Amino acid sequence: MKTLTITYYREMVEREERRIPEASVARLPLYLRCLSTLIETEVLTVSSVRLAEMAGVNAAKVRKDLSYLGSYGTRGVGYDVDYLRFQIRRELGLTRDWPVVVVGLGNLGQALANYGGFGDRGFPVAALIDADTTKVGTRVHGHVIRHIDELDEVVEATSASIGIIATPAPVAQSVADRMVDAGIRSILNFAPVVLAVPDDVSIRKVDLALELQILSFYQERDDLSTVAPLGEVGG
Amino acid sequence: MKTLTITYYREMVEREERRIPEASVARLPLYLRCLSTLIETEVLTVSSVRLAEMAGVNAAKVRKDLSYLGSYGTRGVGYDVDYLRFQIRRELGLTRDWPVVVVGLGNLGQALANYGGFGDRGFPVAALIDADTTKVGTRVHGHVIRHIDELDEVVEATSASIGIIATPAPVAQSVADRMVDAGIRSILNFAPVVLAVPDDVSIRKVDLALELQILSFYQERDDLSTVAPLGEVGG
DNA sequence: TAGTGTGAATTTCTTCACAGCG
DNA sequence: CGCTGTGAAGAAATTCACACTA
Repeated sequence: MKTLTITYYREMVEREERRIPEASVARLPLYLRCLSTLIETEVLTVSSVRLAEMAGVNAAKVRKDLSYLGSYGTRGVGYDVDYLRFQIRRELGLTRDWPVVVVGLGNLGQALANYGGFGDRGFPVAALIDADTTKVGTRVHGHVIRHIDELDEVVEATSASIGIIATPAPVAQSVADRMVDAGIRSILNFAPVVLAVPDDVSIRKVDLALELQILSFYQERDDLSTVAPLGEVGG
Repeated sequence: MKTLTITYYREMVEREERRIPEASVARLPLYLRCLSTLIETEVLTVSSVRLAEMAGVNAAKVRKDLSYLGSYGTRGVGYDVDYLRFQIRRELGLTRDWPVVVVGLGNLGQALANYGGFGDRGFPVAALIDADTTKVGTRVHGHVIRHIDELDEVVEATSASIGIIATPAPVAQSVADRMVDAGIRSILNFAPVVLAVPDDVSIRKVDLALELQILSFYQERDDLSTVAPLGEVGG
């Protein structure tokens, strides 16, 4: 009884009224990109059907997703591109910058550091970090590589809240642990390992081999049905 | 009437009986990696609970996922690590190699080409391709960079069926079109654009900015609830 | 007895379909 | 009239819970 009451109360308090489903959150950045494209082409207004085409999804999904943000469309017209873009940016927390710390400057880490696309989009590289003392002190894309033991100070000094792990797999967990200790609350993990972190830390992973293996599954399946074709069923 | 009959027939023929849900397919590579880890540590048998811990998912989910492959576990014991690994590899089509063509050798493309992890896991780099004539002819990780106009011959000669797009966004769609024309059926896209391809071509995308923006959403949300804390509800 | 395999319940996500508004 | 916003239906994914068995 008591538990039920408490649970219900918490649900109300923790703005459960405005909780955006995870699947929708994951699509907001996609819409955002489409809106930016529209702005470049000086389109002022967009319908859910058009936006859906651009994003490669269903129009009903677009409307449902956007409805979680509020009623920002105009019936009979569509959405004001500029205004909608602002609202999505606000919802995603993109009205401020989120400095990023990159740990691990092998091939991938260096590529990430050199890739300008982050800074533009509100994720400036705050620091580069490696454990290899021969790399520490050298520069990549204008940033001096710092040693992993300096992680705490670096995070503190730069107010970084997002960490990118681009290390070899065997050290990724220990890097994650250090990041969490240093106060990082969001991690983007490129190492092919499952990281264990506290509940209040968000993790997203990018795993290239995993993606290729998924492609392999569907490719193989299609190959098999092509080699032994079904022919016309209704023939 | 006729339509219903045909539909039902096709469902039976196209091994609809054994269709593995997309969400499960996407987790198989994860289990595979865990099994490989277990093999390295010479563990012979694993329970769904243990595997779930390693993969960071629910144990019931592991059992359900694996049950789609068949009944490869032993009640009261668990799964034979080696055998299960083989079955997953077979299901994913990993008993053969899938040569990969990388198009676009900027920072990211070069990092991918230099990353050894692909070849090991059954995805050898078959060819590197770029449009920049100053790059064509140079070598990256032992491979000579070929020109995009040679894509058809290269795909034919190497039997590549998977293409990786690591080009700037503006040319990604035209590269995808060329890949499809050349016979590529699976594409891993790193460019931040939504690609349009025929239904029989599989696409997976990796979008760094998008991942960071998703992290930003949850970070912001948590920041807000920390700044204005709720306090103990049951207090 | 420990742990799989799986129907059934539950939750989450997607899509439909249409009332209602500009 | 055209298009949004949204209940309701439907589909997919997850989780529960337990019969069953090596």
